Amino acid sequence: MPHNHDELLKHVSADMPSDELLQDLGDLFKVFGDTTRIKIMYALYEDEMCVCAIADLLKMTQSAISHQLKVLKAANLVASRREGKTIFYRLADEHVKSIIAQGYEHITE
Amino acid sequence: MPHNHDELLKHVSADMPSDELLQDLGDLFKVFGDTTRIKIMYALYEDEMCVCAIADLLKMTQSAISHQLKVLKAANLVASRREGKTIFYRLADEHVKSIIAQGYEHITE
DNA sequence: TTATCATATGAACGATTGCTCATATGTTCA
DNA sequence: TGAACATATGAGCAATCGTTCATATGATAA
Repeated sequence: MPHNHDELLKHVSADMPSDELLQDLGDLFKVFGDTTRIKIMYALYEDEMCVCAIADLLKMTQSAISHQLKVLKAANLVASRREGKTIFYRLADEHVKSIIAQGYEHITE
Repeated sequence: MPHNHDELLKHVSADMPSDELLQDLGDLFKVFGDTTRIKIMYALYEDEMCVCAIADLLKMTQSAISHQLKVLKAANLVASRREGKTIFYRLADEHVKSIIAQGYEHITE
């Protein structure tokens, strides 16, 4: 017969966050899980930038950048302000930097 | 004529990590970007567990869990040890906890 | 050895993702 | 108002991803 771990499961599942929260957590990290978006966040590390500057920097189309900025904004990772025709994006949150920093540490060890 | 941001780009690109590192960083977060894998890592938060216990806990097939553990192991996020027929997995690294904790903070604010 | 348990793995399939292309929206200036 | 610039968006497509199913590997005990 297969081995039993009811005791363990009872204990572990008590400490497990709700499915909804775990889903949100996965969705958040999914946003970090793309090189283009990582690059955008790094570009905004020090200062705000407009969309076309980011596109120039990453040598990608304005459309591609704009789509990704929308994803980042929906996850509350970037915020924006308008100045005339131009829209400037910036990091929304100190968490962005600390999440990236933790990931950086993990891979550079 | 389109506006110019050569100065900014020169400055920002100097501070940008290499493409290879940014790729690795994206790949790492991609691993965190799935609910099943997040659940597995949470399950291992306090103690090691065998594959079938994780499958029981998440009400998923042994195969699905095994595939995901392979992904986690390839990213050096979990480690394993064998004890007879059973293989126990554990978190490989304190970074796992801190990355998840940062993400948790971001969404619960 | 043979039977059983525990885990791993390869192929296949549906779902999701990121880009491109064309076009729309919004702002400024002449 | 019309032209040019800056950005946003919807549809479509190729590529990637996570699961299932069938089966393989590995370990233990009779």
